[in-house]
Amino acid sequence: MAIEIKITLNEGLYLKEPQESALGRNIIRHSILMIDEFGFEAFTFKKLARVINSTEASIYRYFENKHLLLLYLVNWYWEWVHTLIAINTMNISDPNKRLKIIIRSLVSASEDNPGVEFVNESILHSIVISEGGKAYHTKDVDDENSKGFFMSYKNLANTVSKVISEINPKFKYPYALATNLFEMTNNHIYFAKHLPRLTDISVKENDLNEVEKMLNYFTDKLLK
Amino acid sequence: MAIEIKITLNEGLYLKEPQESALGRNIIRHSILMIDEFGFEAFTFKKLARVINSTEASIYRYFENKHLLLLYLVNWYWEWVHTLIAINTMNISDPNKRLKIIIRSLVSASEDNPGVEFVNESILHSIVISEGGKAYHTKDVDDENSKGFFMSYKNLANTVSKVISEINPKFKYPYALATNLFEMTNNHIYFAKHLPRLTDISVKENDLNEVEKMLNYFTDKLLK
DNA sequence: TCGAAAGAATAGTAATACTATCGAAAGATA
DNA sequence: TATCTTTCGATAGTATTACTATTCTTTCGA
Repeated sequence: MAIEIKITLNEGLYLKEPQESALGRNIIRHSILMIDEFGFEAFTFKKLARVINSTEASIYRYFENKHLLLLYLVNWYWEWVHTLIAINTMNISDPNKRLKIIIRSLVSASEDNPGVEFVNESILHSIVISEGGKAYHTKDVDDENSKGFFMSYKNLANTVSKVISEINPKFKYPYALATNLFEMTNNHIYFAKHLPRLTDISVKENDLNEVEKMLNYFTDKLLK
Repeated sequence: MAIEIKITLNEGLYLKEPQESALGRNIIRHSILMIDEFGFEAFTFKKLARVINSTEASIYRYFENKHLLLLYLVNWYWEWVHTLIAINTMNISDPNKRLKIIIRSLVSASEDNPGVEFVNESILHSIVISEGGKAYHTKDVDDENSKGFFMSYKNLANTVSKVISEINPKFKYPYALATNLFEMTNNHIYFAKHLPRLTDISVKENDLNEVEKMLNYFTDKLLK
């Protein structure tokens, strides 16, 4: 039984649905690879066009600018994690177990999970770790927020906060704990790799076990 | 008794010490105001030059590029917070009390505290909240880290982690908790303002009391 | 087979992120 | 007082970025 994943994103993020054409899928596939390789600031539509044997103008038919493309990718990521969490917690009634599965999904969603052919989820996670914050740290946050460009992230926060409240209905900060789990996951993977003195954990050869343990330790203590 | 604060920063961050000339201080003063007003991406040396009645080339004599200027400002901020914490916890032996003072300093360092004439610490905090992450989310992290460009932040993390370990020597994640306090502070101030569904607290008229309460609640639970 | 849409090719523009050179002025030194 | 040096303003120039616009060919669906 193969599970088909179809990701649906806010229509304002793109000018033309990239999933529905070979060029569009190529834009997604290679923008992920290139942003990961060169970083978001060095990434340009012109360079991407060269790599996929197309033109700058053609890419502009799909995305208004590179910021919206990043937003598209980041939303994709959170939407995908949300879908996986939904699948993996489907038949589990114990909220404690569900939160553990959520944490595992946040840390290593890309391992052994069904994905989409033209998206390398593991590299996409790298991008979200390194560049994700730039998606919402912009002068246009309020405007973009009103258009629903952060919905995927907010929906996931909502889902996770409900599980938290189920575990401990008296806990006063379910949303803060949820978003903190997201931010902490990605921050500490980044710290372990680049700024190890900012964390206590280490990540050897992409073994994210220590991150997962730390997040479980934090939530257990907080929700007791 | 007036307290004189002198901030010393890594020399690699600038080409010429900006604190020592009127032009240099003008660059600092107005870059803070302009980055806050227009955001980091829209901020350019050309625009800054126009505002301070100088030239692009003159600004380039002080800073290699705008990224290093941001790094300078962010380091300044953490160095300044560190100094305040050192002053305010000086005669306090109880580590629990010291951590509370640290949290208060993180949340509202700029209130009622001595500062530097040409730096608006409150606006500088705004910049660190909105743009701070961009300082270390760059393709050159490793290189910049090796030059000590993140020292101010790491030193503060070190100081705070020691207080945490003093409170509970068995707590396994003192560094992670320290950095988490920093990140959480700034994230949730930002969320409350721009993405309220990502947090449980609210910030009315710059009253950051709820942020402080939340951070105290989290640390208390974690260190018990 | 006709029409519409997709996209390749090309051109062009304003702004950005610099680099380089020159000369005036101001401050320190002898 | 002469001079030496550092500072900085003025000006110019370049490669790249972030777009926009137009035209022409191909393809695909009705």
